[in-house]
Amino acid sequence: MNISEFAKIAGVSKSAVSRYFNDGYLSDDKRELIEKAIEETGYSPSISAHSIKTRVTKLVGVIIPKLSSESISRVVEGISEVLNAEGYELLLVNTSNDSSKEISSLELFRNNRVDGVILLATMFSELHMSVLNKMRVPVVIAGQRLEGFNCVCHDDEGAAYALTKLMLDKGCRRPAMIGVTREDMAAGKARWDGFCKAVSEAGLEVPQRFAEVSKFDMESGYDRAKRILSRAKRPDCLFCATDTIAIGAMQYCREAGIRIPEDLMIASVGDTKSGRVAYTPLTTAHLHYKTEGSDAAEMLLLELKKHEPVGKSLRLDFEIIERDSTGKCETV
Amino acid sequence: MNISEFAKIAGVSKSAVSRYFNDGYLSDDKRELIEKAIEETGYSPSISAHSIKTRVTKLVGVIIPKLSSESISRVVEGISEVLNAEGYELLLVNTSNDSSKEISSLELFRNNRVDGVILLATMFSELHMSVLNKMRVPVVIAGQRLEGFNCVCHDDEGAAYALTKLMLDKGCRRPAMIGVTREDMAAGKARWDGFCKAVSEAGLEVPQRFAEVSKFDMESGYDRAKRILSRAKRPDCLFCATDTIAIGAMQYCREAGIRIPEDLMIASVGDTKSGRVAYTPLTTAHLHYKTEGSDAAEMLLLELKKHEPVGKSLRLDFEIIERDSTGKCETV
DNA sequence: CTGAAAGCGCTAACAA
DNA sequence: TTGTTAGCGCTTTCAG
Repeated sequence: MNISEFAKIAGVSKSAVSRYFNDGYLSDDKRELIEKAIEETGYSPSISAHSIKTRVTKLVGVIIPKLSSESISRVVEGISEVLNAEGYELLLVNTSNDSSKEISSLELFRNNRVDGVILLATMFSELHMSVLNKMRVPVVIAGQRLEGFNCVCHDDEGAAYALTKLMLDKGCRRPAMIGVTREDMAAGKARWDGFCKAVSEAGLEVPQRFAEVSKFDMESGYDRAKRILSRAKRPDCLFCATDTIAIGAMQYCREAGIRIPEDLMIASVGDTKSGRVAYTPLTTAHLHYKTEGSDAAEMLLLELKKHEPVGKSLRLDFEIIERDSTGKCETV
Repeated sequence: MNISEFAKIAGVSKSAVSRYFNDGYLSDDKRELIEKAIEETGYSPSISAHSIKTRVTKLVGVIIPKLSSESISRVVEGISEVLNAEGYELLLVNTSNDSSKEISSLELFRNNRVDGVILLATMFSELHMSVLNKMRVPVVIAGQRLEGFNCVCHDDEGAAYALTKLMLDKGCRRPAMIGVTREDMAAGKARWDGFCKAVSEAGLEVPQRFAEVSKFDMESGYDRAKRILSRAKRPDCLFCATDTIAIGAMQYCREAGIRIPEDLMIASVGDTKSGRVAYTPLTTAHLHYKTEGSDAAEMLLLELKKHEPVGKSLRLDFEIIERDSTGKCETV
């Protein structure tokens, strides 16, 4: 059923119907007539036809690297809550960590598919920059900082610093770290930087073999922990870039008979459910993922409404949560 | 830029451009001309305008009860993989367990917003049925069985039965269960049924106080476990409807000094990450969530292509995974 | 194989 | 306030 047909049924003109669904420049009688006809027919206007005229789709593209991640789910949850409240729907693209799909989605979104984009990126290449600069719809970047773009991110360096310092303050003297690739500026570089800062402030150094680069999964965490911990001279504390990596490392420790926190303290960033219920509950930095999502959405909304670039960068706080993996009381 | 403008730049007619992006009834020279012009201008046709004529949106609505759930993420991942490969995008709606939002999303999708819908439902009301019957686009229901609709679900009863039987076969004689509301036919009713079947086959009975209904979160699992376990006469095994509930229950046991599996065996359904790395690794039934998603997507694709209702119901298998929470060897 | 022209369902001047 | 009308960007006959 289209608007003409429906207008006929309702006994009003097309324009009246259009006005009913839009500005509402309408007398009460017509309004009633239309409402009654909607009840009967279940008519609802075609969004495509609407978009073609008004150029708004009421769709926001959300690009994520993967779905089955506690943190990412929370971010999307935050986005969805804010955007839905304003009548926007989410066009969700899961790139499965495939950078080229990230690019192609951005290109797809560039023109007319969506009103705006929220990009949960991991790494930025030249290509990213070039595509991002060509976008004709507003974009907000979440989880990473990128000069010149709207973004909301976490204090990754601060969290890593605080966690490392916490262990050093408890008397640890042989710190080790399992991080992720520095190409990821947030979970990678910033967390390495925070760790290094705490270590050098304590007047310590980290031997090459105490610094491993891992992937984002448990298995990789297990493997890197094995490399670091199976040698003669072991570290006395281990900072991991993510909870998942730390859980993998703890699995190794359990098998190898390394006691946590007695033989080795462990801390990491993320505050995931697994970390809370793990064999040894994990000391971690809680990042406000849901807030990341809702803030990003609000930023986008601002651009969408005011039509003036916001161009600001938001940095979210973190909270250190001490659990058994770093010892409950001051040791040594 | 629109098609006319672009056609002029390319030096061909509108129709040629249209054909290029569609059937491709086109000579090679024109094709080349158009390709070159695309390179230069980055032109891509408006999807809205396309939809208005062809009535296809290349969008599939995916309705989920919540996002931050390991199982649901995996389902959506499966959906996304299959659908993206066929050029469809996901319009994701998170209802936050709000049944009315489920209904309103279905209504939104009913007419023209999407080409098809995948519904990850939890409970079905009269209203659901009425809206579902009015849908004009194909619908697939995932995770639940609903007579007369395409669905793909799990063998919830079988999994619950197998898990319970496993514990009883190991000598347990006082079984207890923490389930969820029976209004949820899959995670609720079916799992209760499976549990009861195993229990009665063993010639046992379950006292009222050994059967608790919980919500879907850890806290609730903790609380229900406390109710069951803090009395004098305790059960010797506990079946939980979900891993999350079981984890909550294990937390209580840990605090209360109840040893698992020595004092109490625990098993549950889901095979989540937390269960694998928990204080006591959890015996569980692995459900093929990702397959659920991809199968649902393939079912939808079939309807979308053939335009003939599939109307079948798929039931997925499960796998029992024995871990420490039920003892590694045969006890008693 | 090609282009002109008539719509798809809707919105927004415009004149009433 | 209202209805008429000319498009929005695209597809798809139809006649060449």
